[in-house]
Amino acid sequence: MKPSQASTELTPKGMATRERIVAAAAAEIFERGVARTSLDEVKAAAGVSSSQLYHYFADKHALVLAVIEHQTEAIIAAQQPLLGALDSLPALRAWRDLIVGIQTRLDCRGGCPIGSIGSELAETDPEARTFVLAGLNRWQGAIEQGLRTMRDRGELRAEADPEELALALFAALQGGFLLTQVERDTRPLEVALDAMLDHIASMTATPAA
Amino acid sequence: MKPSQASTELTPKGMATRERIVAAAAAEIFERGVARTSLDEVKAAAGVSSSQLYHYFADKHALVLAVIEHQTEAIIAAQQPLLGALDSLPALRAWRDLIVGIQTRLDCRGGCPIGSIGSELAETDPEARTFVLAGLNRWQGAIEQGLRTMRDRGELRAEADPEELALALFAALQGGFLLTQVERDTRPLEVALDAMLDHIASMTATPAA
DNA sequence: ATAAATATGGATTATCCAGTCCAAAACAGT
DNA sequence: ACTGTTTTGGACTGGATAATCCATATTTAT
Repeated sequence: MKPSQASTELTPKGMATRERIVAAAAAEIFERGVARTSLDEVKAAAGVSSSQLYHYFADKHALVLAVIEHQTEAIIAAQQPLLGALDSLPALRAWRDLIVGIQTRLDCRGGCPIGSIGSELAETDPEARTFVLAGLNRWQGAIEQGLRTMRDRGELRAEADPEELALALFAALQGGFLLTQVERDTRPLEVALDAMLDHIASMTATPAA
Repeated sequence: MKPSQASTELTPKGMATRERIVAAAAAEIFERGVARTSLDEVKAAAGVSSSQLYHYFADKHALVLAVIEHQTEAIIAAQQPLLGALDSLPALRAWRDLIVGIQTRLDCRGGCPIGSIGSELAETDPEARTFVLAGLNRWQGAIEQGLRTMRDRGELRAEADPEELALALFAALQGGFLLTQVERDTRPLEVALDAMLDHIASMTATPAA
């Protein structure tokens, strides 16, 4: 009766249908944005009817929230196992290459799957803003965790603040996504990440450069 | 007869009306995005009728292009005279403070006036993407110009690439805008810019740090 | 097997909104 | 003043689309 809940009161079949809807909506939103994604398109892509869509989601807004969560999980999963152990300069460089590779494969399209949604909805949908923030924080937190490990190990100087460095690196990532999307070239992403990684490298105990 | 042209064949009165429409649309788009901005709202805010709007713009798309140009000019103008002479570390730091101050005054709302539009339209409106790219490049070019002057003066080491540094700094700026908008806190913008400025400072001939 | 809950089909509605149309008014040049 | 151009008013249309509704099928539990 309460369709907004995610897991309970759903048979396996129902859960599968729900997932199909979310996945279809996520794909559509990724390449067209929230406002330009019509529920008719989502229904067609997922192969469901109106009543199914509204059985699992109260309205478009609720579906968008589910999409944000879905994309957050997808991002975290796509970057494992690297993202779980960003605790050395080589690991950070490898992670950089992974992200650049993904964007290359996407032809620089779409930008950040949740950042784009955040940008579109931040001023008009407070709840969506909160969900995007939670997703971004999980991502950023993984980076911070790695840097913290580096510092605890003595690879980063004691004065280096893992939280600040992670935030700065993450901002460079997001800006790189945007510029890469608008320019249709991965270079902004590469240059931004490299610059921030160099900055982090300069704070290592035994500077490589 | 050709309403897409900007300046010619318009009486002063006509130009004023056109500007009123663009300004109203720009304000609305800044805080709601393109798709969520209805032309009815624009008409009401500008105090014009349908025939006026369509007299000066072929369609919504054409109006959006004019808004992108308008916002580009506004950004450049708002950052003068600092933006025109970013040729020293103190100047760069002052510029950082100016931008952070602007976002503070805006309560962290809206993000980058053209970057947000780019994010929303990059995949669905190629022409808008091009216009946004042109605007971003003008902005980024001003930064690059300052860094180039620094290098020519010997304040930056010869190996430092002004174009790369400007691109990296600009990406940090855009990412900072986005995170600041989603978090409703200027800290991401501050941290991202400071980190990139520190990185630039580390490439000066006589390192201050 | 039967009843209750869950899942699905698809037509329908009510609203919003981009864009059109037919004028009329204001203005410019002569 | 006269004529053509520019500017303006505002009703109207066609289409898209989020959301509703009622009926039917399928599954689950006892």
